[in-house]
Amino acid sequence: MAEHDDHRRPGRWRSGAESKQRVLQVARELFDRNGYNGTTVRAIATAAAVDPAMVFYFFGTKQGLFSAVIDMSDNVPPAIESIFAGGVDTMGERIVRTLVQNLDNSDRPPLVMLTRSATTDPRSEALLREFIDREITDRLAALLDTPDAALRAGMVNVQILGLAVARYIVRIEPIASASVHELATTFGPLVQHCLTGRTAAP
Amino acid sequence: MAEHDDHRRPGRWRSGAESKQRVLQVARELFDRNGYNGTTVRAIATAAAVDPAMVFYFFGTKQGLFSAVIDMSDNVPPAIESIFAGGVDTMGERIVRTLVQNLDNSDRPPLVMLTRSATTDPRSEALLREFIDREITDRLAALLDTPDAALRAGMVNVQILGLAVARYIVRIEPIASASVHELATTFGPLVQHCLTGRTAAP
DNA sequence: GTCTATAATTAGATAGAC
DNA sequence: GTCTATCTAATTATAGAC
Repeated sequence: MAEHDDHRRPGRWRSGAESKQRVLQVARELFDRNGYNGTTVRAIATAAAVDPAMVFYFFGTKQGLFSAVIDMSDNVPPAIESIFAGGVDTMGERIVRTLVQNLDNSDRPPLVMLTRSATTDPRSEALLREFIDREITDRLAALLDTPDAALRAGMVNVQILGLAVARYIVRIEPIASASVHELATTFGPLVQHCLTGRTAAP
Repeated sequence: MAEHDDHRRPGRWRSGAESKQRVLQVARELFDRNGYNGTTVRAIATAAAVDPAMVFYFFGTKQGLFSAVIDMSDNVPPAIESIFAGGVDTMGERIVRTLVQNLDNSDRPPLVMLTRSATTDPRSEALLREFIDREITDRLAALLDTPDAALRAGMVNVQILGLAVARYIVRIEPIASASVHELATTFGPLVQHCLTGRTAAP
């Protein structure tokens, strides 16, 4: 027949790359809803209309799939950079606004997923801890050159984690339903105080 | 022999009630460390030096055991009461100190346990949300009679959850290794500011 | 009350045909 | 790349002896 070679359309997936994307998308949703241990490869495969064996073919192991799902390589950096872009004096509100805006708008934020999974999966816990240490604690500590910089960074981390858990995981009111503006005006100064305010002397 | 009837000592368990208590205690610890899905009945039984079948004999199902473990009807109230015992002006530090002290003595970690399980078990999530609403938000809002009382209570909840997650779940430094005193002096004023400080007007 | 034995189910992972 | 079939291991849970 004449169409024996028309399947080589450039720019279009010729093979299972499409299935792979479907698996990734479904996995993200299920991991987010049920955590790492609460999600089975089989459930992912079924929901993605793919054979379970394909998942292992694509990602090797369940952990490999999770890593691929959680990989926020080109998602978070811009947000982080925009936080560090301005001066320290207005950073408090910028942190809160950027954080909440990003988590509100993407419907399965890696940070929330990681936090969810960190409670049941040790690997996720380590992953989250390393991410926070590298992207927030270390950079903040470098920026503030006070002796208590590490403690101040820790206080900021508590604000970030508390906000994420309260708004997106446990969904406590009125934090869960507050607008970005409300959160920015209430928590902004609080975070700013963690960064540059006066702290108790030892 | 003469001791054929001395096993009927009043005031002492004559039977498996002791094992049952041991199972409960161990289960509390493991559920706390690994969450609901991450904890197996076998692991609990082994750690409690009891046969796995006994666990089912005592509690029927795994969920039954979990419910028995997280039933903190007469567990938390003393701590909560001691927080509300003093005046509002020193409540910030009292919240932090009581919280951290109680969670550090990991004998009774209901908040951390619930927070862990809340991510994978819907029942736990609802339980945690209701507990926080009832024991903290509502009582705080009643105590402060300002128009923004609910928001202030929410801010306090963020501090509590952030502190719990950072110190006990993700174990971020320097929060995880800080002493009770350090946390009380750094977060106490912060929480106090949430309670009685000046907030941004809408 | 306690244990052995085991049923019933489910998980992650692999081999190999097509 | 995709699927069938299967292995291995671990899980919750039950039946029944002692």
